Amino acid sequence: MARRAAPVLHRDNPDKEPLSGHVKVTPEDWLNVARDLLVSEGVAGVKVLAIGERLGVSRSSFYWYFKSRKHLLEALLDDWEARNTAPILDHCDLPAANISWAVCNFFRCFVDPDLFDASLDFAVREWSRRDGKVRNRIDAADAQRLAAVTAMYERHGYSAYEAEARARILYFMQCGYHALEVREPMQARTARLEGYLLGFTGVHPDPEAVAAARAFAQGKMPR
Amino acid sequence: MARRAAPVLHRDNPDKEPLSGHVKVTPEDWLNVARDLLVSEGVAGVKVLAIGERLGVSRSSFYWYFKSRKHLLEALLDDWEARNTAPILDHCDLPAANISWAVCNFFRCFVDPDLFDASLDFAVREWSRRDGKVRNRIDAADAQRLAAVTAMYERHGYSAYEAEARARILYFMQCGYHALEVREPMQARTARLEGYLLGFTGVHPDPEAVAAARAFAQGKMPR
DNA sequence: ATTTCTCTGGACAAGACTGTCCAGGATCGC
DNA sequence: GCGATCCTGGACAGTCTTGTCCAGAGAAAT
Repeated sequence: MARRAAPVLHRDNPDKEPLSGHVKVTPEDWLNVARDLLVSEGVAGVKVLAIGERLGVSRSSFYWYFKSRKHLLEALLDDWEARNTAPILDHCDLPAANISWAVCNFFRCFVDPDLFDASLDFAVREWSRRDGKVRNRIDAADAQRLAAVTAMYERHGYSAYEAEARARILYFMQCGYHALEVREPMQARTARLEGYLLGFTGVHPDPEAVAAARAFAQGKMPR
Repeated sequence: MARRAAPVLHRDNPDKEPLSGHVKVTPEDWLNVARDLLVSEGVAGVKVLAIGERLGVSRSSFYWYFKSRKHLLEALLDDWEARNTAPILDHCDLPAANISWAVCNFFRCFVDPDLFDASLDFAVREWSRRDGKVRNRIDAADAQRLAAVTAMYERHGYSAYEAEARARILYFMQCGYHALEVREPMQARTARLEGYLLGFTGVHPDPEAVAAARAFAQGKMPR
């Protein structure tokens, strides 16, 4: 009896469009729902049955696309890394007239959900507490991001020592904000940036920081 | 057949010493191990069987002390609230010569695990993402803590607006630090405080901030 | 010593989840 | 059309979990 080949992660023809006119799912469908569940329920909530139900598909169909739940989780981790690493590094490298605008650039990542999925980031962070491999990967990501912010401060004239301290304040504060899942309207959030910039640039009142923060809060983007 | 009364949360004589010379557990034992598991494994890891095994006791014994797993979780939440709320508020209210020392006082909570159990705090925070009731309680705790830090800045001469901004920077940064579970020796941690204080007080170099941070890093306590 | 109360262990039922096996419908290449 | 291949549904086994029931050991009360 000719049995099928061992299940693979992706179909043999991944570039092909989904087969027309019939209810079928793709590995991406499984992955997307899995990501949703990871964010909303935690890694323990990423259950094969739950995903299948939401897709309207039998549970056993899953094992055609993924070898096991463990392989799905690995794919999920790769997916996260591909999404949430680059945007922060890119925005730190953006040219800016002064440090206040540079900080605004950094903030922009965390304000725009298309640029950086904070919920996903924290779901992975939570997951990392229970899995050493995940922990290592997110540690590497944090190190990269901190290095990028530090370099940003250094480009604007801060010493290595002070650049690192301010980078940590900035990045940790932003992570803390998301860790606490502060619930406030976007307007309140951007309005607070002025205060933050004052806190960061320190010399109060700093006309440059005030101008940058007010403009940013009104939707103007740097440069 | 005379059956026992319905299981209660605590024994009828809670003030009495544990029965001598015999292996018995107390509700506190169950609670302590449950707290450990909450921190290390997350709320999903708080399993009756796992706790019982670590106590060297049968699983069914649990149901003598607690009505159900749900009741254990409620007790766990009360326990957290009793531990981690007061210390921060107290340390924010401590008298300090200047704002730098006041910030040092605040940092002291987060440096000393006896004063504030950050791991427990974040375990509860993670738990709150999946449970609305937990979420409400931790939101209230965050609001109280932020208000205390804000009041601290105001007592040292900052305007209400700037006090709130700096309080948020300070508290969020600290939470972010713990959310990322930065792994570094205590020495490196306190040594960085100087940089942080510079960042917070802003006017650089600020002799007061430098003096406070250096003294604090060397183990000297405020006042 | 006897009774009563407190607490534990073992057996049981029920439900949730993972992973396997296989029949067979749907679709594609020819 | 027709065979080969892709994909799904249903049944099954095995494991882990919570919660119940009850016999009975051990300490305390009398």
